Amino acid sequence: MSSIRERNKELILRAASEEFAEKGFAASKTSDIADRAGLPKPNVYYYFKSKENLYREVLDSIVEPLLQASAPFNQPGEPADVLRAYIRTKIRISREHACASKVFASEIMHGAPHLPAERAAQLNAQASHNVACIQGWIDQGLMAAVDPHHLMFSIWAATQTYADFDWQISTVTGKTALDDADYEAAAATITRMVIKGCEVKEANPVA
Amino acid sequence: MSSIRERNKELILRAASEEFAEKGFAASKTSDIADRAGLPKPNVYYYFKSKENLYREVLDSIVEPLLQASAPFNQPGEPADVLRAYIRTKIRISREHACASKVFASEIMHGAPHLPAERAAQLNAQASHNVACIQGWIDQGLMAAVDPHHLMFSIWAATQTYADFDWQISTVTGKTALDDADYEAAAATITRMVIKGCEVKEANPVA
DNA sequence: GTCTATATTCAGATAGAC
DNA sequence: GTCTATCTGAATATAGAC
Repeated sequence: MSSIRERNKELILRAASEEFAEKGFAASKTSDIADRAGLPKPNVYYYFKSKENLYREVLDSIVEPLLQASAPFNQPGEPADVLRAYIRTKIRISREHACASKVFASEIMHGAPHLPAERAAQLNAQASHNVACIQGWIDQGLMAAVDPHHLMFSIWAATQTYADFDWQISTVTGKTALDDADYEAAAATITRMVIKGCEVKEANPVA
Repeated sequence: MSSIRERNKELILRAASEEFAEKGFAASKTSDIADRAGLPKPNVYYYFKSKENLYREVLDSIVEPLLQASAPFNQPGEPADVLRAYIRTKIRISREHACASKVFASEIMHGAPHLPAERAAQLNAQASHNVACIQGWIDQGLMAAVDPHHLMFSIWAATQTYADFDWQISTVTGKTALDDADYEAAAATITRMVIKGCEVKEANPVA
């Protein structure tokens, strides 16, 4: 039975996500990760072989969710519905996977030195697809002729900022943590700017 | 004469900005900073006393520009003009101070452990002022009733993303560096989403 | 499978010659 | 003011007892 093994690996992974998110890769100590997981330090090496290996597993844990966030772009749908769903999903990910999300952001910010080329290629291919999709809508006259790359960069930035810069968000709003209503308001604000700002046509006008 | 001193300090500061931006504080080595500056390592300690001190100076070099970016909010003006100027200035800063900007982002992302409380307070006060300003416009019916905090978070995120996540931007666009036209397109896209998306009234409709 | 005690590496910092 | 040579501490990683 490997239930102890699985349980311990899970404990360490969770602790590592939190530690790497708070301090960054280089500033994190494996001893602190072990302490946080409530396990002795050698266990970290026993299960993950090295600090860098452990980091890569944390990093990898966010790639799949990030790719799945683009699901709305992979099935036919109204532009407005696709964009709304995309924004909501991105915000949900930045909330549910806050730590891994931050680790990913830090990794990208420093040039993605640990992100496997294959992973980078997958994410890039999906991004290109999304851009092409938006360009298609523009060509069909379904939305204003904005630059699809910059639109996507803005959506990424605005949705990820809640995980990446939570300290700033907390400081400015004066809240220690955002609640459901706050995330709802964030999604509504971003959605509004995208839909109205880019004049995305609605088949069944609601808003 | 201290011209040598000033020159060396400047060389080290520039090298440190680049190094910290690329690798982050913990992963940066003072020996690499010295090499990049073309000076021997002890000079770094001679002029800056410690690695952390040097880091703080780099961090501090971006705070003043960031505060000045809010200048449009500190003088009376049409909401649309203020927002347009603000977005352009934020983008300009993220371009002109790309390294320090990234160092600042990384610092904030990890909970601002090195940012002096006084600096944090200054930035926070300015942010609160901007939010109040936007709320005032909403109350006067000059723009739609969006959440001013979330609007500001989106503007921050969208404008800073060009410095912070330049690797991603380069990878997705396939360009090694963005040119004037790219930054112009970025500013136009973000401005459009803010002005149109939030239905900001124009005294002299142009767009 | 668990953990103490230790080896090894490496980077921050400095003493002291020039 | 400049830089070689070195100290020191800390963190990754492991050997080996239990």
